[in-house]
Amino acid sequence: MRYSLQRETIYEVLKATKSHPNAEWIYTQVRKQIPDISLGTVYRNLNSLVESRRIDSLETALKEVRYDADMTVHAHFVCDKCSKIFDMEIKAKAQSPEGFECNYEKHIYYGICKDCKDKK
Amino acid sequence: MRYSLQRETIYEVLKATKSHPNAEWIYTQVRKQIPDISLGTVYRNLNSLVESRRIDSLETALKEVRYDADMTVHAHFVCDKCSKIFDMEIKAKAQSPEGFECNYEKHIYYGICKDCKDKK
DNA sequence: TATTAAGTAGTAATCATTACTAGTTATAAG
DNA sequence: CTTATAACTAGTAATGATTACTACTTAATA
Repeated sequence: MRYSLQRETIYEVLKATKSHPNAEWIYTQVRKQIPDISLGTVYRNLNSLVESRRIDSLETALKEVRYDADMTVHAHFVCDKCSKIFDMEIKAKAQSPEGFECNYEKHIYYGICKDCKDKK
Repeated sequence: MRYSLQRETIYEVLKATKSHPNAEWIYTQVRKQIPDISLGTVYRNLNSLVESRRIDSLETALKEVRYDADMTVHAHFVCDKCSKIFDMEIKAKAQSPEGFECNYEKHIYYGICKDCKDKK
C-alpha cells in the first residue's frame, strides 16, 4: 500500500474524534482540508483502513455504518433512540474454538442510553 | 402484532437451520411452503422479528446481513474467507453500565475458520 | 358477520456504496 | 536526476439490497 494524503487525512480526522461518525461526516470534515476529495475516495479508503485493521467499523440498530479509529479492545453501547455510540470496557469474553484464527472482535450492546432514559 | 402465516413460516424456517442464512436463502426456503410470498414480505417480517427480539441479525466482514433464531446468549465466529458463521459460547456474562438500559448484545469474532486454515 | 387495522403481493423507487474511466502521483530502479 | 509503473484519485454512472407504495386480503374483536 502506497502513501496517500487522502487516506492519511481521513485517518487523522477519524482519530481526532470520539463520536464514531459515518462516512458522510468524515467526508464533510476532510473536505475542509482537501476540498475536492471525492466521496468515493472516502469510502474506498475507509474500506482499505478497515481491511488493514487501522480502524474499525460498526453499525447502529438502523444499519447505519459508523467508524472508530480507537483500536484498543473495547465494546460499544449503541443507543437505539439517539444512535449515539459510547465506549465500554469489555465485560464478556469468549474463546475461539480450537484451530480457529481470530483476527478481531466486535462487541456491541444495544439499548437506551442514560440521556434518553432521563428525558422520558 | 397480528398473527400471519408468512411471518410464522419465516420464523420456523429460520428456527430449523443452524446456517445463519441471509434474506434470499430464507425467501427461497419459504417459497417451498408459500410459493407466492414476496421478497418484500420476507424483509418486512425479518425486520419485525428482529425488532420484537424473536430473532437476531448479524453481518459478515463483507457486510452481508445474516439471521439467527437462536436467542440464547452466545457469540458468533465469522470466517472472513468462506463467510461461514459458527456459534460460540460466551465465557463471562456482560453488565450494562450505570443508568444504561441494555436490551441485547452482539459478540462477533472475525478470522479464519478451521476448514479454511486446513485448506492452505 | 361487520368492522377495521394489520398484513400481503407485486412493483417501483431509494440511496448508500461500488464500479468505471481518464488522468495523477508515490516509489523504486536505472 | 529521469523514467517506468502500479497505486491512487476525481468525477460520474451504475448497482443492488432494501424499502416504499398501492390496491387487495385477512386476523381479530365486538
